[in-house]
Amino acid sequence: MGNDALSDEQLAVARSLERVIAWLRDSREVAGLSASALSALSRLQSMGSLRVTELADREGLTQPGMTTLIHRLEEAGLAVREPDPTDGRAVRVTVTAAGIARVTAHRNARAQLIGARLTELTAEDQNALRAALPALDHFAHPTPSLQN
Amino acid sequence: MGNDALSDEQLAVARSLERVIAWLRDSREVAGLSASALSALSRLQSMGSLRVTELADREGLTQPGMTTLIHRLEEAGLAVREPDPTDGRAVRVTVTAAGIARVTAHRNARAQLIGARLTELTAEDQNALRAALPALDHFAHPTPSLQN
DNA sequence: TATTGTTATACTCTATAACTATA
DNA sequence: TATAGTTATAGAGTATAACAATA
Repeated sequence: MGNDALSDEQLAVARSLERVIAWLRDSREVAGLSASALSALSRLQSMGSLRVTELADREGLTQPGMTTLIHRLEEAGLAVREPDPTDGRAVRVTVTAAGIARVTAHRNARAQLIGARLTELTAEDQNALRAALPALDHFAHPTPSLQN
Repeated sequence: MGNDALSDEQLAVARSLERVIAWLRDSREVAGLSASALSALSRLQSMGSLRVTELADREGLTQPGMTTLIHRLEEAGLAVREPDPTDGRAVRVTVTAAGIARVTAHRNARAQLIGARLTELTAEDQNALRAALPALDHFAHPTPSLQN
């Protein structure tokens, strides 16, 4: 609780990350996928089919919110809903081939954007960035034990 | 154009940044400021008062979109509108003391969040991250010549 | 009765189109 | 007529509350 003092380093890292985010925000719609659609499709791709509630929990959406998102994905042909054979109440959601293609396109578009910037960096800065990737990854994976 | 091949490094950097963004997204509402409100207020703070169109252009919003955003900021007491003395059609927007305080609170809240993660890093990773800040900053400032 | 999912409804954010007032 | 800004309206995205179907 009482940890109020902020070091210059903390502020510098915070500012840097904020700026990078603001920049990447402009490339959000590169492949016509909203942030939540991209995230949900990516998860379905890596984890296979999931039930609506499972997906909602992992994506940090409510059940109705996820129902709506899935509806949009279905309309766009990026995901499909199927009844769960083991539980008459449940619905399993699966990403389609078109969905996988879209996610891949989006990732590549962003990587292109980032790649273009990378080539502008000095070799020294490129090395520094590479060396910092584990540190950056730590921000996304709070505690090194739990993942999903 | 033909630059289609993506190196492993580009993909790794892209993935890392995506993950950090997803993580920071959860801290968006820390001080009750939307991303665009935070951005607009920050700009007003650093550049002084601006006209609606200037602010809209710089923030990448349409004029009506900016009018609406300013209206919300005004209702919250974070910004004020005043007629431009030199042009009867124009309106100048200025951030209030409360607005500056809110932006500061938001920044500090995020820095706290980031600071907490920083303390979990090894000294080695902390050094690596510090060394990579110039490289990260480059992503936000495309060409080292133009800024705003 | 508890769980799974949907529908109904509302709120935030932002866009396009149409309008008003000043230059 | 051109420019600055607003109002009117619509759509995306997501929430809470109320409901239906199955366990």
